[in-house]
Amino acid sequence: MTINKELMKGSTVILILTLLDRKPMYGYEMSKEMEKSSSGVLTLKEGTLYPILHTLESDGMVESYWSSGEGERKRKYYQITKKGQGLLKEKQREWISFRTAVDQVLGGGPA
Amino acid sequence: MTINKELMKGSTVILILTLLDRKPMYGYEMSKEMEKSSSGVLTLKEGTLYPILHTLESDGMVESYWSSGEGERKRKYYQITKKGQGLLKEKQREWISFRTAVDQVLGGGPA
DNA sequence: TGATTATACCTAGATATACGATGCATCCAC
DNA sequence: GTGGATGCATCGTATATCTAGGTATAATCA
Repeated sequence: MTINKELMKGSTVILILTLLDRKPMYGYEMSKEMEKSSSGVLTLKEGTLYPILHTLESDGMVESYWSSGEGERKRKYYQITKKGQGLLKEKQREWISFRTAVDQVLGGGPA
Repeated sequence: MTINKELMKGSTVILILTLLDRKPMYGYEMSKEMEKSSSGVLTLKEGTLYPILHTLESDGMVESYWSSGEGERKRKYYQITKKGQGLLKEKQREWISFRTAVDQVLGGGPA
């Protein structure tokens, strides 16, 4: 089951920051992890992911470095910064507020 | 408090249909009611609302009629159709699924 | 009476965002 | 050595929403 993509808008950033708040990850990994973490409901396409990562990096929300493990294939890891954690907290509050409001309207019942 | 507008995308249709599922309403009324129903968190701008209503109408999800009360100002009322109620049910399921998935990712904790 | 405000409808253009398509390179299994 | 999975990335397109504006009527108040 895949969600109407429009619903995803506005929530991708918080989802990405949440993944990175657990541990540094590389893009491809994040894409797979998102699907796993959400039981296959949410997908994070690469065409969506990379532009957002680059924006977050230029805004100082995440930092990146290339992996240097010997014999390993090169991977670009992203990790969240202090500033990014602040943004995450803010977005978490926003999500709760939004979710609550929608549920409130949906559950309002006949007037 | 106003929500990041991007979060709204994808959920406006379900919110509009929900309001109309309670009773027929006119545009301006819906705009005000949305704010009230969500405790001021969600706003439904007219520039957003009317195009959506027109689309829903041409898709047979809602029907409209002009009010004819004597001495009353003219208002265009919208009411939900059977087909619209079907769409609403579908979108409700979708919302639950989406909300659950996001909460699941956010609440995942450190890996 | 005249001016201001709230109500009530609507459209056009700008903007934002996600996705599909695509490209390139590396690594592993057969 | 070929194919498929991995891994990074960009570009064009589609679509939803907002800002800003336009029109008109009713109510309120000086």
